[in-house]
Amino acid sequence: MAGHDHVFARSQETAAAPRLDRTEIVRAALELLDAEGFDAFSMRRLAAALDIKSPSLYWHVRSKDELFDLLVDTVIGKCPLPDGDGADPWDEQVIQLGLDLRRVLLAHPAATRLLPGRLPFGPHGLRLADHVIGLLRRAGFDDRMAGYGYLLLMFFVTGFAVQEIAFGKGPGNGDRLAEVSRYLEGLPSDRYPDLVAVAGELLAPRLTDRFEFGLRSVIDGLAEKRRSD
Amino acid sequence: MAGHDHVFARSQETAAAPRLDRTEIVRAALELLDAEGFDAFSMRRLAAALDIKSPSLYWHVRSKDELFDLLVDTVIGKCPLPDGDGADPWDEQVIQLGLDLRRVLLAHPAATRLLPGRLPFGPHGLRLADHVIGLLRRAGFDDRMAGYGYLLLMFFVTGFAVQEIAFGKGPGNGDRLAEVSRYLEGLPSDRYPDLVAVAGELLAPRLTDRFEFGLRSVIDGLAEKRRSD
DNA sequence: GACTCCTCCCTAGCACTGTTAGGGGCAACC
DNA sequence: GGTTGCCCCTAACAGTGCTAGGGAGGAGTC
Repeated sequence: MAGHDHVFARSQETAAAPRLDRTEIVRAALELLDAEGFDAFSMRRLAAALDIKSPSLYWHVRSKDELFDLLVDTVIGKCPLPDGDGADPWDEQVIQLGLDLRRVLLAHPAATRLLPGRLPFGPHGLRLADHVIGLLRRAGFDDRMAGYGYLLLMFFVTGFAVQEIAFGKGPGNGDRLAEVSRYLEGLPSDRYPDLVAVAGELLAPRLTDRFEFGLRSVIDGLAEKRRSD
Repeated sequence: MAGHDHVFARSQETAAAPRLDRTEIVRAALELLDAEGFDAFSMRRLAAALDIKSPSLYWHVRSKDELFDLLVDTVIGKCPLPDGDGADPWDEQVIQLGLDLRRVLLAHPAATRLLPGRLPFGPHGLRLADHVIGLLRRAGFDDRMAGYGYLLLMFFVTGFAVQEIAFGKGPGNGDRLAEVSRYLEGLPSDRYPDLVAVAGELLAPRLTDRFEFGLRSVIDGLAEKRRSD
C-alpha cells in the first residue's frame, strides 16, 4: 500500500541508523493494542503497522511472549515512583502507589490482559518492587513481611484492575456494564434472591472509591501485623 | 486412522443415547487442561480425546470461548457451599469460602488461567455470588456493601490464585519458584538493594498462611466499614 | 579497491489454529 | 413409508506464530 514512499523514507531518515529497535516495536505494539484491542493484535498486524513483514520482528524479539513481557514492563514503567521517601507516612505512600498503578493499568486495558500469569520482573517491575519493599522495610517491617507486603499489593491491584476491565472498563464497550447489570436483575429472584436484590448496585460505574477502600483494608491489615510482631 | 473400530464402538455403545453432551465435553476439556496444560489445549485435541472430529464440537458448543465459560463455571462449582447459615460467625464463613475457592482454583491451574477477564456468572458462579451476598446481608451489611464485599472477595481470591499459579504452582514446574528466587537473588544489589535483600523470602513455597492473612485483612476492613455506617 | 563480516530486512513455507459450509447416516415420530 | 431432526462427518478458509534461508548494503580490514 505505502510501499514506494516507504523506500524514500528509508533512504532519507535511516541511512545509517537502524530504523527499528525493541523500544520502537514495543511502542507500536502498545499503540496497536490500545487502538484495536487485544483480539486484533497479531505479529503480522504489528509488522504491518511498522511497515515491515512479520518475520523481521523476530530479529528484534525472541517471541510474541517476550514481546508481551516487554509490553507489561513498559506499562508498569508508566507508574510514577517518588524519588526518595516523601513526607507522607509509609501507608499513604503505598496506597498512592496502588492508586497510580491501577490508573496506569486501566489506561491500557488490552495490555493489562497480558499481566495475569506473568511475572512483572522486567526492569521497571523490579524498580517498583524494590521501591515498595524499601518503603516497608524502612517502616519497620522485617524482610519476610516486607516481601509479602509487596506481593499483596501487586496481587490486589492486578486482580482488581483485571476484573474491573473485564466488567466493561474497556474502550468502546462502556455499556457492557449496564448490560451485565440488566442480566443480573433479570435472573429468577427465587433462585438467587440476594444477588438479584443487590444487582443494581453490584456494578457501580465508579470503582475508584471501592478500590481505595479495599486497598486500605489490606494495608491496615499489614500495619496491624507489624505491630503484633 | 482409527476409523473402522470407531464404527464398531459407535454401533455398540451408543445405539440410542447421544454419546456426547456439554457436560461430557466440559469434563474431557478439564481433564485435558489438567493433564497437558493450557498451551496444549485446542479444539482439535479435545475432539481427539473424545474420539470425534473438531467440527462436531460446534454442534454442542457455540465457540471455544463459550466452552471456556462453561469450564470456569464448572471449576467454581467444585467450591463447596454450606447449605443454610452455619454456626460460625459470618466473617469466618466468608474466610472459609475464600480458602475453599482458592484450593479449588489451585487444583486446576490451567483452567484458572481462563478466569481473569471472564465474568464468573454461570449457574455455579451465580449460586456462589448469591450465597456470599446473602451471608453479608444477614450480617447487617446494606445492599451496596454486601455487593461490594462479594466483589472484593472474588477479586482478591482470583487475583491471588492466578499470580500464585504464575509463580510456579503448576504441576511439573514446581521448581520454577526456586528458579525465580535465584534470578532475584542474582540481581545487582546496588540497583535493587531492598529487593535483593528479601529475595530469598519473597517467594515462600507455602502461601496459604499469607493468603489467609491477606483475606482476613480484607474482611476485617469490610467489618470495620459496616460498623461505621 | 577488494575482501569479509554483520546488521536487518525479505520471500517461502510449515504446522497449526478456530470456525463454517454442506453432506449423510440414522433413530424417532406421524 | 416418509419426514424430521439429531449428530457426526469431510473439506476448506482465513489466519496464526515462527523458522529456514537468502540478499542488499554499510562497516571494518587487508
